[in-house]
Amino acid sequence: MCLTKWLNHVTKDMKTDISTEQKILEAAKQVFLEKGLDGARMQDIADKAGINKALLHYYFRSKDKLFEVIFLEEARKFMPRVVEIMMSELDLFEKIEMFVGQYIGTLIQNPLLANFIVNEINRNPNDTLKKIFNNQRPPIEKVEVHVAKMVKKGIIKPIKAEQLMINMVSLCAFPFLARPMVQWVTKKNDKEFMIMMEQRKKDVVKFIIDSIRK
Amino acid sequence: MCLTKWLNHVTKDMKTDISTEQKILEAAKQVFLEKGLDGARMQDIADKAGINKALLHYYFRSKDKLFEVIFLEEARKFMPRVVEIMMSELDLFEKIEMFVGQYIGTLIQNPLLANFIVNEINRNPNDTLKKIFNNQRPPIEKVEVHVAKMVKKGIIKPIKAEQLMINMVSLCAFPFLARPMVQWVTKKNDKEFMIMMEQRKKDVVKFIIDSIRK
DNA sequence: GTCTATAACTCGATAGAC
DNA sequence: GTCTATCGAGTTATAGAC
Repeated sequence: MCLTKWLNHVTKDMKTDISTEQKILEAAKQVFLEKGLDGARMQDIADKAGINKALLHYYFRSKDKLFEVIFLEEARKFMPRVVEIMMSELDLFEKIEMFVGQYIGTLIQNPLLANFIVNEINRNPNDTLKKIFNNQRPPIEKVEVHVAKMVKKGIIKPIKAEQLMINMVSLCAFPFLARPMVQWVTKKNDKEFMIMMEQRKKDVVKFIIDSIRK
Repeated sequence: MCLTKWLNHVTKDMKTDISTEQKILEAAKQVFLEKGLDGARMQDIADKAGINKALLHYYFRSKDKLFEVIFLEEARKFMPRVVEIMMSELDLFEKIEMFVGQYIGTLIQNPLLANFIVNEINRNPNDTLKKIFNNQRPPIEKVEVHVAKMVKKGIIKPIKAEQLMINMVSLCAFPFLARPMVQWVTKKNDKEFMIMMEQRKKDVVKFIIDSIRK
């Protein structure tokens, strides 16, 4: 086989390969995010990717394996990023603003992500948490020290760092976790909900800082 | 059949009947709360109740029907109760305290309840919400008026009622929804987590009131 | 790599004896 | 009412042709 042909061959194979694998990953992401591991059907994923079930197994061996690939991809481009902000050396109020903005912003882009992650963590807590964070528990002691300093300086009221962190995450994540209920009670359609969430970035920051500032 | 025999017959039947039905309901509640509708197996429920699968169908016809009985029972003894507090005529700060206490208190008694309800609402939003609230949307206008008055009187800072309500529910529910993650990050075992939640009743009330009070 | 066909299995549901 | 046995639908996974 001459060089040109060989190059063509490789290029074509790589192209097809990547393309099919990407199609599967994209389809699987959608289906798993919407239905969860139990609710998802390999047939649905195959249909959405425009291929047949057998190919799914050719590329990813089993449903569980495919799920794990999708899950870790999604969880790791979300959780570690916001944790990093929390552990950063920013000024506390700036930190809160960045954290909330990043957290809610990501969920506006991908509203099903919160449920996806929470459900998998509940289904299989230890393995999942270790895998997401590469077996390294976030060092919340850093935040504790940071908050304690601010308390001592008299800038904020006494509060436990762990409590502050739980409150921050709660205020960001919950509206998406319980989105249908929130929309039903507030009579908001999808578009109105997203506008409210966009506004909520500022509202939550203000709510938190109003609460802790002296 | 003489009267005595008939009475014995009825009594015995009713006793057995109630007992078995109760055993099924109790077992189903545990399994559904832990695994959800998709994850639960009729076999698991039968085993836990100490009977066989066929009897489950004899009493409740189908898995879906059994699930609906359990779900509505659990959801209705939780959601309408806390909504009622929210809509009551109490003083705003008292209302917040009662709401948070009741909400977190219930979840301490039944930590899986929040996930159970949220998952079912996400699986089938409209039907579920209508059934839980008997087709009557909670009249949040009452809270809006109430909050607006307090703002006008200068007792609290300007805030939208819908925002305040979302924040209240978020702060109460989220730690239970994401319980394994909260425990992992804070290094708390089950007992310590519950103690933190008990303490949290007061912490959340303070956090909210500190934020909105002028 | 991709397909069709089908094996292997899980699980909800039913039939029928007692 | 309760049981054993089994059916039948639906799903994951594999075999084998192209």
